[in-house]
Amino acid sequence: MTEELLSIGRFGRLTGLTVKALRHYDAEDLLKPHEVDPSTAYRYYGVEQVERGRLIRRLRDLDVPLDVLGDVLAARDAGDPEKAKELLERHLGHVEAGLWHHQRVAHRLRVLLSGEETSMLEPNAQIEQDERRQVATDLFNETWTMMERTDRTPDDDLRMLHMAHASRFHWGEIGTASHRDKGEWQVSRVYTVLGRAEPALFHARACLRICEENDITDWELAFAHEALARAYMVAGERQQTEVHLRRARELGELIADPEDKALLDQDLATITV
Amino acid sequence: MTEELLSIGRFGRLTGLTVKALRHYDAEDLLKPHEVDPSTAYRYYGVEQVERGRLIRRLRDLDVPLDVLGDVLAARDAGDPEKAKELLERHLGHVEAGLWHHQRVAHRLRVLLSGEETSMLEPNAQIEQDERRQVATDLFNETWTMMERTDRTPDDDLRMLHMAHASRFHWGEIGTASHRDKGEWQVSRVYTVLGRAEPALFHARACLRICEENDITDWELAFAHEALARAYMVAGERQQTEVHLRRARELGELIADPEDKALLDQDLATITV
DNA sequence: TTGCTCCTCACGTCACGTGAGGTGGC
DNA sequence: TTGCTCCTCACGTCACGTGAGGTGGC
Repeated sequence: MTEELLSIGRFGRLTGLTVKALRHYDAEDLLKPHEVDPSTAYRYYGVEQVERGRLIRRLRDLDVPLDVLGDVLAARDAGDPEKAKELLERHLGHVEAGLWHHQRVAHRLRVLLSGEETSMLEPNAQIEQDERRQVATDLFNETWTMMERTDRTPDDDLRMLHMAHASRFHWGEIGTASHRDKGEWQVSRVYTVLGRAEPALFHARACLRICEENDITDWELAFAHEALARAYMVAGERQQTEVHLRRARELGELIADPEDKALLDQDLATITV
Repeated sequence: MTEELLSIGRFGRLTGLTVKALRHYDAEDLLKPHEVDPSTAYRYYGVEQVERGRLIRRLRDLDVPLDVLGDVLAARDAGDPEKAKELLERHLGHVEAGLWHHQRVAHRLRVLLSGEETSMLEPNAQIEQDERRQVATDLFNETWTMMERTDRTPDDDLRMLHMAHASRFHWGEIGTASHRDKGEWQVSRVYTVLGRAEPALFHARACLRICEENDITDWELAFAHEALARAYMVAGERQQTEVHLRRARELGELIADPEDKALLDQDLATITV
């Protein structure tokens, strides 16, 4: 068949993979050399393996984990590109979850550093807080953490759902209209993540109503429309999705704080009509 | 002073930290228990330590690594909140780099899955490619990888800079106007990352010129204005930043592909006037 | 007395990178 | 003959989680 054999170094240069990585893939049975010299243990690769090596590199550049990558290659070898696509789509889901997470963290860090909350960095600033507020906040954050996970079981889904409602409840007991608004928004978001259009819409509407009844405007109002757009997206109602997406964008233009605007934009960017 | 002591479990519940985490922080000298029973080795925490525990939890929720967290707490204890802020600002830089990275990866995955390039997942589809094109692409991707790193030395910066130019050069030799456009765009972006307004502006303008001369519109034109806005931001020219930001947004509305639009939105969201 | 809490190791995670110490090939 | 390439271990990474095996406290 092929007779030209490549040393590991040359093969690495041709594929863009490091020697260490190639040895690792050999050990993991992802990409075995065509031949191994029994006396020197030198690895030799065939030129026809370059294609596979480059594909591995491209997929690794896309942060595809090695086990998934192995499955993708196996599906490809078995002549089943649909299976391969499906695996990569699932991977995309993980990447998007990471994206969300980073967006949230970056936003909270910017808010923290913008000054209003820096007091917590000063010694002895934080005394005992209202316990209930703490509970509501903890549940809110924990709900977000769960939303970012991609390995939830049905039980986890159920727990997350109740947790979001619980956070909203506790905020309702002690918080302001703004807190209730944020709570409804999160509850709606949870339902969109779970693919349940009806309750997602219900709470998005509740979110909007709270804004209207309390003269809440600025970014909170924009996010109410974002929630509606997202809920309609899940419901498959393109027209309404576009209506609220547009409304959210318009309101976005009026947002005073650029950080808040950036967060809205990033969220809106994940809504596809 | 304080006499009420808390077991590790109670302390964990009050702070939202797990028992395992608390033992880890003890070992790492981040948060030592107030007292350890010498006979049972049971850890006991003081109520006044709850505040510190909660602060640690909040910062961990923001993905602050333990070593940085230790430095932040030390700065706080030393009554130097400015130092603490500075450390967190540096951390924000890392988070933003991760954010960029995920955005790119998600976008490339979506493009891959949208169908046009899925052929690579089919067996034997990819034959030997044009070597030069490969080089240009590799350099382009490698430049992005370097931009995402936050631990670059001055030598790395220099290498990254030349690499971006080299990618642009090779694409100029073989690619289309669209390739040259993307090349100029990346070169401009590199200069903004390095904080060098003059060349950033130069190449952003080159980017726009290439679009105009070749009747390139849609998302590529929008990105040319994004580059200009970013370059003006680095130059500190608010007026011009806003002008091109607005122009990029207008053009964004006309983008056909929602994926491209989302990528633009995410990029624009990181430009602050 | 029964659980429940707490303890200390030891190992696993993910994809390699970094040596150390040694040998083959042009 | 000199570098350069290649080899195989062994260890480190990051922040804990997961047992195993055992003991203290209400």
